[in-house]
Amino acid sequence: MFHVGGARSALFNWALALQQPEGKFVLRIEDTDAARNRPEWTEGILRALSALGIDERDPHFEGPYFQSAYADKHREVAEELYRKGRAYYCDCTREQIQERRGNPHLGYDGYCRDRGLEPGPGRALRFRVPEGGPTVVDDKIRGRVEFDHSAIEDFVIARSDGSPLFVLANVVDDVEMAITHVVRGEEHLSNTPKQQLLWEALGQTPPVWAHLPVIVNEKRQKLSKRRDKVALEDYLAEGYLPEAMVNYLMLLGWGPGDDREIMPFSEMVPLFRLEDVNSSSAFFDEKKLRAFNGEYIRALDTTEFVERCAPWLGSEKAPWPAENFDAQVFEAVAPLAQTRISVLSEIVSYVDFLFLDRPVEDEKSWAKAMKPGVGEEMLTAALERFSDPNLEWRAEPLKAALEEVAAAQGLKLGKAQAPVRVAVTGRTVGLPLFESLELLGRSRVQERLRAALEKLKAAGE
RNA sequence: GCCCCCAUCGUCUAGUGGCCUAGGACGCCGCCCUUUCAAGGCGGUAACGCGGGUUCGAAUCCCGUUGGGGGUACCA
Repeated sequence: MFHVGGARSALFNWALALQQPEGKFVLRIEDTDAARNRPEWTEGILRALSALGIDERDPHFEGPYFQSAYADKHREVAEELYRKGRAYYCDCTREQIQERRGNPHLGYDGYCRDRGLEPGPGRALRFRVPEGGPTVVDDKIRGRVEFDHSAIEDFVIARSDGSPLFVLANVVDDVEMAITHVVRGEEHLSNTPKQQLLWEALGQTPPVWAHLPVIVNEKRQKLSKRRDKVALEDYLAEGYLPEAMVNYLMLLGWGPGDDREIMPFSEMVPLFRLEDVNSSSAFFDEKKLRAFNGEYIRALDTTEFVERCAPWLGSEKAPWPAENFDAQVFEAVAPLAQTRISVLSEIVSYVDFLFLDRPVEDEKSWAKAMKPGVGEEMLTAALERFSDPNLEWRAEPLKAALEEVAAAQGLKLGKAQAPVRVAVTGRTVGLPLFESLELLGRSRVQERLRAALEKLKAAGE
């Protein structure tokens, strides 16, 4: 599962990397907590990134790296910090700390800071936060953020089993990989002074920091997979075009500076600046995403549109038997469908009547269109008129024919077409009727009109 | 509890001391087009949370407050 929030962060990083010829987007899997990582998940990440246009074969891409592979270096650095007196061993247990502090919110109190404990079993390594301060984090998005040292406890950098924690491992890897910019979610902002102190303790210049606003749900809470639809894959599976999603995500917290919204990623890249990213959280609005997606669908050329619909037309997902599907028929209606759907998965309900033996029977549509008496009269008259062997089976003559029938009933075409549409397609909503009739063919239309009439008669008894 | 961040129409945003009693888009409402539904065209509705201050002048700077979010683990 690839979170849309991560997708947004990745895109911002990718835009930055593309701005320089030597710019690199570094993918590092931070897997020091083995229980939370699986190799298959990496493949999923790469696939999702690829869907966004972040291709691991691109020269601007580096990785994937696995943090666990650099464990020796992490330990080495931990030892170095200890030797230099920048870290010390601590044997406090969580329970002891809480007991001393009398409040679970209050963290470590510095108890072991000057006890001079030697390394040994059951002892974690803590970073010795320097006196003085404050530590100033210059964030590209938020500006200058100060953290008083009194609020930064001597934090653990290596567990009692010797394995280093993220807070240290991340810094060591960033130093080794010569990372210049750290662009990540704002949940890391509070960790940043700790990491900056580590950078400095290692004698290195910290990177450019940029903490992106969180993406929130309608309650303005951070998007969470437990309560929200967060998986990029789910959106793509539903028929959101990757390029629409990319466009939409890029504008969550950033804008090009003018009023344009629909624009390709390639045009955004030269305009993108971290300084222009908003610091406030942004709501992931699926309605607006749909509107973007609709724009992108309509902008496809017909051939491309047909190709993009293919996954929904195949035998696995489609409600009709495979042998019923006629690619030529679909191509004929594709342009008509293209302006009517906002998400590719919707294509099925617009064209299913063409490939099913029997149209679906949408109850609401039937109730709406088949008014007592009128529906039956219309269908009877239409069936009769459509049975005329001299009637040319093309949209234009069919329209004219139905107009005649309507006029004879004292109706406008708008009212008259509803019963016919529902009889033939199963729904009140759909593609232009006469083109549909043309493609279905005379005998199938007649058959469906008859079936609908029978259904109405049966219901009337 | 403590620490940190954030606050322009319902939503995403433009705005960075005067051109803004605030622009665009989505949504919503209406009209046109019209074979349904769409698409398209035109119009409408709708915001600077609140209170101080600085200034000739503040959405824009400062302070407070209210509300929202993140962090607070020998998680990442």
